[in-house]
Amino acid sequence: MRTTQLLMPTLREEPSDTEVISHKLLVRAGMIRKVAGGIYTYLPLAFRVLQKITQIVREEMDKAGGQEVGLPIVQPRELWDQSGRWQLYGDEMFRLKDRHQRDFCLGPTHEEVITAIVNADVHSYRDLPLLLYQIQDKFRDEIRPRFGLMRAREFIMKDLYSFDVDEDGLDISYRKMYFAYSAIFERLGLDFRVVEADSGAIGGNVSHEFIVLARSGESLVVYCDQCDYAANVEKAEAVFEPVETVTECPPLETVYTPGRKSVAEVTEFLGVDPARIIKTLIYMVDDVPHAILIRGDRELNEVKLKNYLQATEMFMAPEDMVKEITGASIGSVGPVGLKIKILADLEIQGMSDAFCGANRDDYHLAHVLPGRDFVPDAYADLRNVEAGDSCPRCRGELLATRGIEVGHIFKLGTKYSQAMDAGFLDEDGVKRHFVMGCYGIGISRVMAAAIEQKHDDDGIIWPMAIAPYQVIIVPVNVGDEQQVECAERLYRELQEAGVEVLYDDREERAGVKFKDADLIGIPLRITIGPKSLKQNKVEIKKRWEAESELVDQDKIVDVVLSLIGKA
RNA sequence: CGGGAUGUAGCGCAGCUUGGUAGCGCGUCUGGUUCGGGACCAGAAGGUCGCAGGUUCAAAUCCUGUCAUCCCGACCA
Repeated sequence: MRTTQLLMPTLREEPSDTEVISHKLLVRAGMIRKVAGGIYTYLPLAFRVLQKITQIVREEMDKAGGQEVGLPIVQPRELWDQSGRWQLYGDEMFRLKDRHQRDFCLGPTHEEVITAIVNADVHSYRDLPLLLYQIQDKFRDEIRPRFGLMRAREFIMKDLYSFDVDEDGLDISYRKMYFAYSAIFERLGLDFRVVEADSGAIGGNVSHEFIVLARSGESLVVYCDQCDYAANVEKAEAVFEPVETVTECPPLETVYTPGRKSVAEVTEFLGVDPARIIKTLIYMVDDVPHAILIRGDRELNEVKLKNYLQATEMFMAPEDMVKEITGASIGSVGPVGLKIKILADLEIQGMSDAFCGANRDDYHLAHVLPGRDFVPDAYADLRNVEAGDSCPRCRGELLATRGIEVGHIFKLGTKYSQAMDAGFLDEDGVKRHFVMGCYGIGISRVMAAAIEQKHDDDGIIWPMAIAPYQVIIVPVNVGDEQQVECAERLYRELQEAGVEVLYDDREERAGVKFKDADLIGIPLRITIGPKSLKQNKVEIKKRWEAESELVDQDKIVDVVLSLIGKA
């Protein structure tokens, strides 16, 4: 491709309305343009990257026994009523009506359609297992679309659904996908980690996330330095290591703490360690107030709390509600004498001679002993794991890192097949429900994640496997016939050798072309200039290295082929 | 949905406090000189100042409403 013919509107200046680096660079590199909030046009360079990612995903899905299908984006309400999710999905589902006022939605996911299809046309255990996938646009009316393609409302996703006769079958399908996903991210050339995950609203019990490591990532994951345990902090189990029980704890005492509310203020005022504070949070859980206790230096994990209580709706009580329930302001609340449900993190049971709010403004209690001064209704693992904690598997040390969730695999079981009464006849002629799994990869998010992970001050550094073009040829001066002649010849030879090559034939100064080449992140750059040309050589520069090297003109094709792994 | 900010030429911005017929840089077009990391000179095109009301002799500027975008909080591939 010649750059004079390519729609590649690069920008010198940073767009003002972008925050994250991938968004900035996608816009600056002339790859995407915004059409509306969270909705983007993919320009040619971006489209090629997406095609490459798609192709790798497709190949690995096919290799694992998947069959590609096309599913509708616009879906009728009836389908979603069958699973009950027309009600449950909430505002994130983009709903619309047709001319007859019938309800439809833009598919945020495709469990319902696929289950209906399979139920209609698959009747026997002989037809199972079945792995069906699609790579298409999905639409979620995000509360707040942000970060460009990282959290768009319209996005490209691959999802595969597995249908098996039983749990053993599901295990096999799940494992296939686990390995296929690992192969995909390996091929994409990205640093990633597989972590145990919370399965959230989609349901099911076993779930893994594929995380592309990047400092800017929204997901926090922990992993063990000794074994292969790795988990999203939402899911990561906290290990409770009991300390020897303290038998001596002086009786309760009320202390005056004027105006001290936060843990930081109270500990500073009293001169004690935050780990000796019992932090009390009031939550409304399905309209029932709960007091949640957690050590002062820890963070509550709302996902764990929600799962433990099997809550559907849950939120932190606002100031006035807290006052009504406890008689005190936020920051002066404590479990002693509290008449509502009390749920305590595991660590609370190991505490003694602790401090907590007195349920009276400006006062705290000292010498608090759980079990003596109050008895929680239950102890549970409710806190966020932190770097330095013990590994729940092997007691090694947990390390933390940030990343971007690009893939998520779930065992669904019979959640949807039961709801929609979708099943097959087994060997004995008995009707049974499909045992399902679902496996997603955010294709457009992968593109953004790759940039988040691989860029420098000059622009994108595409991994070879997903670069829009593998090589860019830059003649320093298109006014020089020799250079043009050489560039044209190499352009032809590389194309004939099957290399994806971009030829910058614009009448621009060298600096402009170098800047653009770096910005759009082409892995290899061949520079044709007067100095090297005199020696019958050209320069080749790897985007990820600072120095370039001289190569004989008649060897350049072989050198390129070996660098892109084709030789 | 709550809190904050911003809408002026394709992009980045100034002008608004103190109303008076819209400006800068980059990009674009023409001609010329240049040519190895975002050149220089000369000329040119391009804007109903987000939209709708209002105040005023006069509104980008003041007032009201509205829409959009971005950031921070509750959701997720």
